[in-house]
Amino acid sequence: MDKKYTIKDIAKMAGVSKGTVDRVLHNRGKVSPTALEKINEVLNVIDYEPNLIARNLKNTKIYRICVLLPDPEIDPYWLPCINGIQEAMTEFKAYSVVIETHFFNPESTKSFLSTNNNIIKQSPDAVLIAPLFHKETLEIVKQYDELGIMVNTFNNQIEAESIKGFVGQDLYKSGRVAASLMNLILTEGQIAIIHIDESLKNAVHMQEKEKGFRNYFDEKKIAGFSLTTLKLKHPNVETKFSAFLEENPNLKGIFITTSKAYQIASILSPLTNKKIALIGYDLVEKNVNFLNQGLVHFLIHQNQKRQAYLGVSTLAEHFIFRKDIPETILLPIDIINVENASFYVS
Amino acid sequence: MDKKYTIKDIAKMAGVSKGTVDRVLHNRGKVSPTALEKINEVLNVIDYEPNLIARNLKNTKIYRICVLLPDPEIDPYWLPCINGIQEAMTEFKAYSVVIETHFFNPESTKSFLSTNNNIIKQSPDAVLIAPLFHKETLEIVKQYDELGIMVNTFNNQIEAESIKGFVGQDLYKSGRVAASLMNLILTEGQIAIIHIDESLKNAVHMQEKEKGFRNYFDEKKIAGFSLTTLKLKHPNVETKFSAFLEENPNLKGIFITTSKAYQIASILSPLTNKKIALIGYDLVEKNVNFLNQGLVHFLIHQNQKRQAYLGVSTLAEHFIFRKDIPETILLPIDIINVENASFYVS
DNA sequence: ACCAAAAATGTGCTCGAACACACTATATGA
DNA sequence: TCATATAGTGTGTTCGAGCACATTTTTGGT
Repeated sequence: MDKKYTIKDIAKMAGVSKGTVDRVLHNRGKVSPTALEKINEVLNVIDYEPNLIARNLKNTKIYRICVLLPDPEIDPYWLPCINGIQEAMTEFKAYSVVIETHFFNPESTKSFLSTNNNIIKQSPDAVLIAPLFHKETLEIVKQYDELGIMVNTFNNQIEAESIKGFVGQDLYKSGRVAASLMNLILTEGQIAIIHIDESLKNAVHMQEKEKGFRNYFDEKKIAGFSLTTLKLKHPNVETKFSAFLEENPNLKGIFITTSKAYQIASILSPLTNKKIALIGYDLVEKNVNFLNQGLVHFLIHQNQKRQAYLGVSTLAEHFIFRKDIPETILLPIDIINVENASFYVS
Repeated sequence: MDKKYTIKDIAKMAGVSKGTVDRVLHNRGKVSPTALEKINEVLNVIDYEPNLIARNLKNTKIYRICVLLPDPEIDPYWLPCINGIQEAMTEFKAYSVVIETHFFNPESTKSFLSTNNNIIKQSPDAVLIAPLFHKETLEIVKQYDELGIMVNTFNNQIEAESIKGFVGQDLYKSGRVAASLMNLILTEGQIAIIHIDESLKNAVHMQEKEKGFRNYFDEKKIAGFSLTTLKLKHPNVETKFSAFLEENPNLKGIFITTSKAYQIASILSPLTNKKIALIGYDLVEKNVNFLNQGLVHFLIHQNQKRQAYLGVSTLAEHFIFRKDIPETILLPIDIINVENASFYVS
């Protein structure tokens, strides 16, 4: 009995017109108690689900969703997001949803703010932002809120009242996953946690990963490990890291909290006498190359493509199908080694 | 310029009526060369995409998709499939697509065939089958072909002309993934490859995994490993495995090619003096329990939920949106340990 | 009891594709 | 030359929700 009931069916059953049924369904008022009761009686018996196709056919409003994304030309980490957004675009192009991507320079808060101003000029119905800069994000989120523009975030979690949803990963747990893998490769020795980031913009991001990583070893109470944290900034990565290597000749493992593992791997590459376990993040091309060469042992996949896809698709489905936007979507922490990498590169 | 053109727009531009445009778009004939040319001229200039919503609104045909699934009560391996199918059902209920699931006893070819007959009686437009039995599958696929019913498969790959699509995993590669993980836990020693399966129904399935597993060690040319294959059948699993353990006191690792790793784990559980690396398949509850206890080291996720979801959704989208059904969809081989398991259990 | 205002209800059109059907031209044969 | 095919066109209806607007009924005040 999964017959599809229409408003007309309900009207006939309740002995009223479809207009009245419509008013009841949408609480538009102007309905007598008698009619209300009759219609409710019918609604209680049958299981009415409005036909979403018909609803959207009439809808002439075009929903505009803007995505605020760091320029993938500057940081290729964001490249897969383009594919995810593209996928959402083709999926929703049948409906009246327009998705626009705006790039900003991930090293410049100014660029972040000015690109946001451009977006506001487009007066979108919703935005999906990669909130790299904490303070600035709070500012613009406030602005969007005042303009009644819905805000969804991904990649970074930022606490703000008016942010409707977040798509990302549990970074603390992903640090633990990295640690568990490291603990599998090594049974003891010195491990370095390296943060490589040109501008230290997403410091919280990396700290969460470090916390999780350290917590794993603390919890296990394994004696033989010692953990050291190292922060490297462009353009001193190579010199500082080489110095660190000399000072710590017994280094056994490295955990890189950003997608820049390839920078470390390329320095270690010529040092064939050293055997250092390397665990990093993200399937950017250079990382995968070193994974295939055996220099990088594991990569943790942050699934940016799907993050971006879900970020916009939840918004689109909110407008089209009136679905709720999930407050938090935590994607799985995919463990990648040389054997299964090919299935994840998009 | 992403203006949405309608048939009416085209008609106006070509100076004909929408009926004529419609005949051109659908090659229904009865169009003069003059009109054809005028319309084609317009079609070449603009980028017409029919509005899928409007198209589906009119479509009164109800598409029926039947899923042939092993009874999850008999083998809980299939339980997540129900969720995947459910997900597809809610996604497509707005459109006129009906999805029905039919269970068969995975230990009985008779049940497989008779359930198929029940499905044929429903005269569906397409079926998604888990083709556990090779010979029988070929038979019924032929039957479906003659009846013009589209066939999609998942879980097992079976070669047949008239099978439209397959969703699954590269089992050979998944064996390699398991081996790479085993090679990380162990540096040498004896490893057992165990096939546990009540009826040996999906022998090919397990052999592919074994091949990949062995190939990894062969390729690496690591001297210190010796691999043994063991086939266990209900109800002799415990006795035969215990005997095997006694005969092979130096066993260091076990790779279980089915979702029954928990059976081995529960036997090893009381033997606290033994330290054996365990790698198995699938996040069934009992496996995850042993993963959390530390007795199972890795599980490989076969993602049945998504397999089933994609199996039906590609069919549904074929009918609704006229999308092509991908010949093969290979899902990623997810590596699961105790740290990231919680993100995968559905 | 009557009228105006307000409340309640019903009707009809729209969205775009698809297709049935009605209609107009042109051609063919008697 | 007229009737009748037939090729070529255009018109109109349908799908279901949503909403504007027309219409009917009720209410309240004189």
